[in-house]
Amino acid sequence: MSQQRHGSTSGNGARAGAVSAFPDLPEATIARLPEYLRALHNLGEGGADTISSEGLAAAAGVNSAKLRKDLSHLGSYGTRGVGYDVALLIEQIEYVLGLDQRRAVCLVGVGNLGHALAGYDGFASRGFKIVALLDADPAKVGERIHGLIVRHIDELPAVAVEETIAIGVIATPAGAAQAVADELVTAGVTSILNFAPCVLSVPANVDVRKVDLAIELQILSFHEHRKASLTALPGGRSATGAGNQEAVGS
Amino acid sequence: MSQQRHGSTSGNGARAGAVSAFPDLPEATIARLPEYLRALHNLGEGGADTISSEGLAAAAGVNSAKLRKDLSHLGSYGTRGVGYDVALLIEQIEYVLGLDQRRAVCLVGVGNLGHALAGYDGFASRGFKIVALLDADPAKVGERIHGLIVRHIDELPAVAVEETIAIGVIATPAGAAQAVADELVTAGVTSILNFAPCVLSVPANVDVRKVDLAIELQILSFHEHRKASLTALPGGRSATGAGNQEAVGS
DNA sequence: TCCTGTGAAAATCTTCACAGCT
DNA sequence: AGCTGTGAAGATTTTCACAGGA
Repeated sequence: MSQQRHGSTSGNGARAGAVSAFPDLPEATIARLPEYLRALHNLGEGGADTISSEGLAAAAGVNSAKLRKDLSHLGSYGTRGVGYDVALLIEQIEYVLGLDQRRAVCLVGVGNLGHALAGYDGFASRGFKIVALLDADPAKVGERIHGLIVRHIDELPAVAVEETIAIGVIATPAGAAQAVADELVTAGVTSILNFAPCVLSVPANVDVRKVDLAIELQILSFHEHRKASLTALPGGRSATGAGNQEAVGS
Repeated sequence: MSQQRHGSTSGNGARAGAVSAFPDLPEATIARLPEYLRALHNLGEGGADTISSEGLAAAAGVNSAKLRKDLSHLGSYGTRGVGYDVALLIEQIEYVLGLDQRRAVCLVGVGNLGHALAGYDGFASRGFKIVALLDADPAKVGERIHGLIVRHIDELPAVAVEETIAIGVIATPAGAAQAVADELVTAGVTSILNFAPCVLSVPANVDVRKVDLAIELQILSFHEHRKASLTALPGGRSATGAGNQEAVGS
């Protein structure tokens, strides 16, 4: 939600002769494309060649009007009366998301959470490769985790030269996160995924996304609190349906 | 973002004599309250008694108008000319989020990620206590992780009786997630945090939030892709400022 | 007939700008 | 003078509902 993209995005759009006619997608749409992509992969593995907006929307957990509007921003890849070609749509979304090239990820902070992220299958299986693990703790440097040797954070510039780092992941304690972010920026990294519970300040051309696990619990806590206060009111609120899903993403 | 809250929220608001005059907060505001709370705790530890909207906004990474509007929904807890009383505001936000009561969390799936979540400090330090670890794999049952013994998923109903589970966390592979969700719902859990990359279907009175780590990377990948296509255009886009932060949350 | 693509309406969220309290 | 609280304007997102192609 909170998104302060300033500068950068400015000119482009319908600029004549723009190098790649890059679609100017709404942020909300971008955040949903990965979900559509996952649903499409599932459907494709299930043997479907085409899928209606209704069917894909159900698989992705959104309503069909939203899905059609989202996809319409990519261009017309559906066939009226039939639906979308699964393989073609996968290709289009992967192109837009830049997943046609494998992106190198560098993970800083090999503590509790970092350790788990280093071994998380979901990254590799969806086009991301963790190419370096870094930590400031000398006791951790040299440790082998899921096939990678942990290196000292001071080697970040060297790592950045060896590999073209597309994304830096920060899984350090909050106190260290800003310093790590600064080093990543200096090393030329322009996309950061921050798991530390703090606000990072970075130059305007750097994108930061934040995942704070405790915040997610607190939001659920609010809804628990609200529901508890509602059940004190008349009317048994059981209800049926597909449920209240809220996906994370800005 | 995608939020299909239906039913439940319906009547309340200004209803005369409602049991708890529960504030009808915008979803976007709720998602930011935890961030304000974290910033307030930091400021409080730093010795501040009061803080201006400008100062708190900076600490939370939002602009001050948004912050004031958000807080105004809670009521008037600021003093014009002075700012907000840090301790009072903490108390108010914690009350609204339902954090004045410690909430029990049950974690299902003690694999790579679940293991890390079980030991994540950020939960305990912010009012959540993991009271049970469950897994379907007999090889994992009995294992001791961060002071808790892993129990078999079939014991979920028993666990739910022993402890009042406020929130269930699913950290299983995608294939198992729906079955686990069904069991949580049957056991009476009405809030679920889902780390499995799949859509869950649950009754309308159950809230689900989803965190998909790969999706976060894919969104960053999009922005990398976009930036790469923009640098092919004229104009060195360095710029300065506080950066492009996008926090996760619906 | 079925289903996409899309204007237009509705809902939600953000930002502005200033009245009014301390 | 300084800072909150808030109407009103603006931007974004969602939903509706239907024209029109397959």
